[in-house]
Amino acid sequence: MDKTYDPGLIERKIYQRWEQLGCFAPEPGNNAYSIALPPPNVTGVLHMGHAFQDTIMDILIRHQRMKGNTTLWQGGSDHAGIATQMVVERQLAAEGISRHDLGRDAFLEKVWQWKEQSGDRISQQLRRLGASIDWSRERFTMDPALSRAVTEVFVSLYEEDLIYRGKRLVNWDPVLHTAISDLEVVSEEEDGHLWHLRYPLSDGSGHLVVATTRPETMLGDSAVAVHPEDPRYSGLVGKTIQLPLVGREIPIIADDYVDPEFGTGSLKITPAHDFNDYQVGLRHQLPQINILTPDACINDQAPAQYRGLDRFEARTRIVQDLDALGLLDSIKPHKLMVPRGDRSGSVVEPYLTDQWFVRTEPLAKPAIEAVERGDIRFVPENWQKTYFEWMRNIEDWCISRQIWWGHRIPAWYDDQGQFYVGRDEASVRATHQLADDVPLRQDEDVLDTWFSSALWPFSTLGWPEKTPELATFYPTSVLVTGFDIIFFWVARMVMMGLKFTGEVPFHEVYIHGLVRDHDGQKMSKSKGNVLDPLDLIDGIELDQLIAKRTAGLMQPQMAARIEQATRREFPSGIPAFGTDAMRFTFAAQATLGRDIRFDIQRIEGYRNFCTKLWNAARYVLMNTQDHDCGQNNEPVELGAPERWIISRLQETELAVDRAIGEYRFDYAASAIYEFVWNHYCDWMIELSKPCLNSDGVSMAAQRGTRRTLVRVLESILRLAHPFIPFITEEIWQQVAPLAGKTGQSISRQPWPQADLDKLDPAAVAEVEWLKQCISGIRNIRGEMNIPPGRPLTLQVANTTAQDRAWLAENETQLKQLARLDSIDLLADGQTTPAAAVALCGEMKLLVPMGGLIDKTQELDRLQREISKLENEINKASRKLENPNFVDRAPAEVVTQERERVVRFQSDLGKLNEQKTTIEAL
RNA sequence: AGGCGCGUAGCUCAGUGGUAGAGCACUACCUUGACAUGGUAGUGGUCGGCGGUUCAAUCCCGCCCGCGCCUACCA
Repeated sequence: MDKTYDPGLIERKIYQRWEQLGCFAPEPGNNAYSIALPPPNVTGVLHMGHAFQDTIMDILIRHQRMKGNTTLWQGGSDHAGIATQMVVERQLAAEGISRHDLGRDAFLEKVWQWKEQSGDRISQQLRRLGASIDWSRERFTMDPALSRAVTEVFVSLYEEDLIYRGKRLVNWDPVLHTAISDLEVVSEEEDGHLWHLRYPLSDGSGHLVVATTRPETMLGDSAVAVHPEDPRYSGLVGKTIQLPLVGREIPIIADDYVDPEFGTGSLKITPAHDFNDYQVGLRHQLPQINILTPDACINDQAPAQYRGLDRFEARTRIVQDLDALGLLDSIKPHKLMVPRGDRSGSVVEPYLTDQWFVRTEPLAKPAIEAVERGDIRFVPENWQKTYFEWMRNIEDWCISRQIWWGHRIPAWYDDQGQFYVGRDEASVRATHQLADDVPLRQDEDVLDTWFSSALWPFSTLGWPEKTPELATFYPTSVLVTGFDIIFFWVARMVMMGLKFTGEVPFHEVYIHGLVRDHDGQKMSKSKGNVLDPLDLIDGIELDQLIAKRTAGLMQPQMAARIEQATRREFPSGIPAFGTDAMRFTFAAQATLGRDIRFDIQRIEGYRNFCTKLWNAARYVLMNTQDHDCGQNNEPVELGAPERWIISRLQETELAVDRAIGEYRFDYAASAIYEFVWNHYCDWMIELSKPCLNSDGVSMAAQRGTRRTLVRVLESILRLAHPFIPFITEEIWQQVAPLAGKTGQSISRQPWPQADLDKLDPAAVAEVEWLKQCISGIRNIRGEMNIPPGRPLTLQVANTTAQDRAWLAENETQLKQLARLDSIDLLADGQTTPAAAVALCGEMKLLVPMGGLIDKTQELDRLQREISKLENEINKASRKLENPNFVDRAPAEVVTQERERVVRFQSDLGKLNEQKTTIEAL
């Protein structure tokens, strides 16, 4: 092995080999386990959220695969209707071409070309993460088979009256010229104004003042509403208003939707341009007057002077004109929620159009029940509240989009505007007995991308065909996703899965937190605080990082600030940490919280952990290659350290397995970290040195040590493989033969199973005793500033038979690890010299002061220990003096407390004795 | 407005009705043959505040303070 661990050198070649060997395809096994990858957007690039989420899925998948289950990680991507269309349109725009210049078919041709060239970028990036996706089964939502599933679902839902077409108010994106669903609208508070307008009564008896944040919509007003019980307006209901600028006569109506407390208590009603007014309009049979074009310009329904004006320009003009007429009462600053399209960023208009909708309520009911029944379990459980909250207040889902890229709606229109829904034109003609010469044209619109994504868990497995894959892998085992798309996706998959397969799409939903930057801020391009997972893996120079973060900003003036912040946070760029270090960091940070603050120091720590593992492996190989390690079952003798580390390994295996089962990847990561660093490296390797380097140790004992070093290391590699797949594979290739293992890849090796028979309390007690002795002596050395290299003489007093046996057994280890030149056993009653003392049970470990140790320093140290003990004794005694505690606390707690006092007092006595001796010097 | 969550060491975060933990940072010493991306030892916390329940509260309950997120509407 190379002297230094260099992840860049090993990772790519290992992944290629895994793929060549077909390590990720499901193999026959005990049980089926499957995960459907939440399909990344085909235009997407890998971000920290993906990296985190995919690490978790890969841990689960590799764990199950090693357990010998038939394991499938189904991958692929979605076609991202609007996003992809925008990408290609932007490319065309650079050539001065619009999609309309090309026409629909030629444009779609271009989109497919783009997809072939650039659409697999994210799949390539996923490989860098080590994601063990079965690429041979990669799917795309626009694949013919998946498109067929979409058609099938659409037609079935339509036939059951769960899809309908109608003129409804929808969220309209005037830049993209399409409807979008509620979930694609992002509302944020912005500064605006509240205009108070005077609306004259038709009978000339005065006016009503209405308040509005959008004065331009007055062109479409069809009533003014007041609260039915509002005494200020009781006489006015039934009268009419002469609508200014327009001249239309509109009624004053009473509706309890109006809040009398707000504004003036009278409200203009614009049914075609406001969701609430729309409802009011329906209740009162008001006309719906659409005054906007699809571009959100004023249309021909409005008076001539406003036609063609942009909505915001119209607003200014209308306010001016009203003011000129003396009808502007006041303007007040006002904060309001402004809805914007999540793709275009433009202000969304409520807009009256013909659209297709899914009737969600009948689908939501079984989806709610599935979670109530426990057929689907959320982890952490609390997220089911969010799910219920949304499902119980669900609105119909607008699924049509006025774009070209996507699944075209399978509906055909004749010249009379009558439409027919069917699987294709031929079947429509057949079903409805339409002759071949009746002209039919297909609906121009396509479906919301999420419509096809909602089918993902079963469409990728071949549905509607009854494939063996579907039978084996559906329902999938778990869905791993962020809480931000519970509504978008989780809820819709459950509805569709239940409806079309009769089964839930997954049994568990693991909801993870969102990766944020070091300050807890959401990572975003506009803030300039994004980290690219590949930059953490490969490293990046500061200048390049700044260039990346400041390129193509929507607000170029932010560049300077972003550069400054980047220079502050990464003064020398980002070093290459490698994939494994990043994955281990994600695992360690995968707690149940909602935010994951990504800290560069954390990944640095785990890179060091990988280095530690690397170096430990080098030590083991140096001491075992070309040595007898008992591969052929030659007789071995296992000492306490060997039996101790094997015992600890079983505990660790149990802990890691349980933690993964509970989705506590943080626990699993720390169990591995602790075992490798604090047990294996700090003690096992150190304790092996005296055995392997001393003369006079039996062959069987040395063989036992070597065999243990190798076998435990090999187990560590398998245990850690799901978390850090590359480094474990690289090392395993060398270590496996020494451990008598064969196989092409660690990824197909059996998962380490704890063997409870190998738990060894006696060995644990002995080694813990040994560690306590060594630590006690090291503590004296450290506190007394005795150079580490200086050998010490140790005297041991007050020993039990057990102590003496263990002293004899571990003399070499003790001497070497504590750097002792001799150990003198003092007989009972023999006077102890002035010495620094450490306690190990009843036994006293004494380092004679002779010239080495400063009297006051040692007295200080003793006093600190004594104070600590006295403090504990006080606390515990006070408890025990309280009759309520003794009577009412559980007996074992009381006993424990008594034992603590006894132990502390014994220690205290010894320390005080020592103090007296030293003071007397 | 409703819902959810958070506040524990300098930082990032675990945690439990009964002795407060980890990593990083910090201090001192150390280039000993796996590893200075390291070793050894050490410093550091009225667990946001106030009450309540309890023999016992960082943990359970209530209120308050501070912070965050989500959903839905106020023209």
